[in-house]
Amino acid sequence: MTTKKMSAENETCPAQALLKMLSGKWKPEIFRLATKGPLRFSSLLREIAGSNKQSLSVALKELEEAGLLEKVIIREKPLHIEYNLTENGKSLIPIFEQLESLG
Amino acid sequence: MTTKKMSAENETCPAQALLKMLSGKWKPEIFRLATKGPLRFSSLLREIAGSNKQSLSVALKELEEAGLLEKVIIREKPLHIEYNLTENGKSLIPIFEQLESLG
DNA sequence: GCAATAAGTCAGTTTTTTATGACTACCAAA
DNA sequence: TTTGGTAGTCATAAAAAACTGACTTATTGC
Repeated sequence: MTTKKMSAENETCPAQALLKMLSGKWKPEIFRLATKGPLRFSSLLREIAGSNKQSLSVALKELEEAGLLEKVIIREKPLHIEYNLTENGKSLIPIFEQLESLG
Repeated sequence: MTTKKMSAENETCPAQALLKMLSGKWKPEIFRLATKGPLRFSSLLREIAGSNKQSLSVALKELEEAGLLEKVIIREKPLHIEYNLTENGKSLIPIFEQLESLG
């Protein structure tokens, strides 16, 4: 295979990283719901119309890797997992709300 | 062809439209430069490292269709075209700067 | 052990976005 | 009328993002 270079992440624009964290087909809606309270996978799947397991899984992972969400195992009645906003995630709420009000 | 439905634009999240307007590989950088002054196609191509005609063309068209940029024909020495921020575009500068400062 | 609930993963496919290189259209100057 | 600058388009290809349906893993209740 020819050694072709991959997307060299041209981060010349400071806003780009943040925009990338929140953009995509499902991440804005997931983030918005996360600001309301803890998220569960199965609930998201039910509540977000038109979504699907794979895409939500990928989106949640990206939000987690971006440091906006964290996974918590809840050892209760039916053992399950919660996704919560991290401190970093919470710090984005004000600007996210502005985006909402302008959109 | 089977009548398969296309992306039904699930705009349940108010921030989504705005995020989409500004996201992508080149749009953030183009918008940032536009806040500094009028843009010319050939200059963008030179100044944005790693870019290419087709992608810039698509990005400019999307920014234009989103109502953030407008095309102006300049009848001068070498006749050319300028892209300027619209009033709508200018109204996004504050939030864009916040995105930059947080990124 | 067997079924149910929760939270996914995996392989394969389709759709969207981005990239490449050749080509076009307009105007102006020589 | 040929050349040069500016601003693209077009067909095509490659890469990334999103979708589908089958399958997996872990725990609990019977």
